[in-house]
Order: sequence, then C-alpha cells, then structure tokens
Amino acid sequence: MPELPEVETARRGIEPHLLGRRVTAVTVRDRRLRWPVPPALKRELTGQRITQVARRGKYLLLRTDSGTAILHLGMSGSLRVVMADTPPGKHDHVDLVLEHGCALRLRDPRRFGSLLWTRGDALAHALLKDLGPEPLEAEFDGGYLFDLSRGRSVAVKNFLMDSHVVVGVGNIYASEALFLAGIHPKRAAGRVSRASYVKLAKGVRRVLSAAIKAGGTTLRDFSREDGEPGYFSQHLRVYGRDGKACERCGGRVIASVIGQRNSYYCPKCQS
DNA sequence: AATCGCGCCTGACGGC
DNA sequence: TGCCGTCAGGCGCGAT
Repeated sequence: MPELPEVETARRGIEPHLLGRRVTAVTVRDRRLRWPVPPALKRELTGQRITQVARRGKYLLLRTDSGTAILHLGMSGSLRVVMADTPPGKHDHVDLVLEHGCALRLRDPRRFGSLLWTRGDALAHALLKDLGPEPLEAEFDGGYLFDLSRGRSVAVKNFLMDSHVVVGVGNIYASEALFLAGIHPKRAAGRVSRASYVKLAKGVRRVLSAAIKAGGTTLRDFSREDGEPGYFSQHLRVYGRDGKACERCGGRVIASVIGQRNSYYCPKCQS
C-alpha cells in the first residue's frame, strides 16, 4: 500500500538514523518475502557503513561502499528504528542492527515486500533499470506522457500506473490525478490529448506533493512505535467515495473495476 | 511489442 | 461468539 509519498516519508524518517552508521549485524527471522532475502545480504552488508539512503520509485536504496540493499515495502511493509534489544513482533522479519545500539526493523505482515542485495550499480539492477521517470522531476511532464502514449490502446489509468511509464503512481493517486485532469480513466491512453496530459502531469504532481507534505507534517517519528504504513490523511476527492456527491459538479462518483483494480471517477466531470 | 490476468499473503470486515 | 468468504493491493511474470 505505501505509494511514493509514503516511501519518501519513510526515507526521510530513517535517513538520520542510518546515514554514516555501520551495520553491525543483520538478523533475518523470516526470509520469505516476495523473493527470499538472499544470504548475500547478511554476508555482505554486515560491517558496512551506510553512505546514502536513496529512493527510486518505491524502492529504497541503502548504499554502502560494497553494494546496495534494495528494499520495497510492498503493500504492508513498514520501517521503524528501535533499540536493538526490543522484542520483535510477529511480522518483524528483518533487523539491520546499527552501531550505537539501534536497529532498522522491517515489518511486513503480508510479505509482498522485498529486500535484496546488489554489488554493482543499483540503478542497473533488473528491477530498476527500466523504470520510468520520477513524477516529481522535470523529465515527467505532459509532453512526455503524450509522446509515449501514442498508439497505445491500454486504459489511461493503467498506463499511468505502469512503472515503466512513470514510477510511484498507485491506485489511489491515479484515480485522484485523473479526476483533477478531467480524464475518464477508461479512455485509451493513445486517445488522450496533449492538453489533457499536461493537466494530468500537473495533477499527479499535485496529489503526490500534497501527500508528501502531509507525511512530513504528520510528525511520524520513526524511532518510536508509530512507523505504521497507511495513506496520509490528505483529502481524497474521488477515491473510496462511490455513491457520494462529486465535489465539483454534485453528480455521483462511480466505482468500476479497470484492469483488476477498483477505480473511482465522476462520469460527468471526466471524459 | 503491447496487453492481459495471475498469484503472492494476511488483516479487516461483513454476514450468518 | 465464532466461522467463513471476500476484498484490498504492488508489481513481476508468463501467456497471448
């Protein structure tokens, strides 16, 4: 469930605890994440100093001089910084124990997340090398979406959620951004105008920025017990509001499954 | 090459 | 109270 804003907030939360610190031990209680946590993680990360806490899409990258831990929170993953001797809970699968007695603790009840290790350039890793641009960087704009979508028959909502197109736009924020842009989520991506894509790119930026801001002001202290995942309580205009009044026109917000995902939109405002 | 649909997993929730 | 079915959800991957 964490979308990009939640991952970015997690990154900012853990960074001060990790940066420059040495990993003194890696405790893997359950390696059965989306892919098994590789033995190389413990073997090669132990003893290394964390030189950077970066993010690419929804992946967190813990860089060291010898390699990078690639972390994805999946749907239910969360991170907390705890005292290393804090008893682990049922779903606390991995600890990265840090010098000075703290540990970065990964909890993931549904185990959709992943924790991998790579020696080389993490951005060249198979999971990262073909990712689309970051939605909050300049490369991502209406013209980019327009050009890439020509000839594509896939629904624009699925197009927007394709991490090869742009990273970090999940189900909730896709619905919200399409509403802001006035685009019907089922419209073929190749049949959306340039002007609409300009609005869509702005909409994506707006909802993601607002969520990051909300995360920053929610005062989540990653060294305590409240590192739980969850969407920030930003105002959602259509998501989950099926049957309720559209805030723009007063009509009814609709829910409909698109590409196996529930989607929410106002049929009057979005075409 | 583009698109579709599956499966992973468990907590929450609704119905009986 | 408890049991059971359903849903949610990111995303890589195999099939078409």
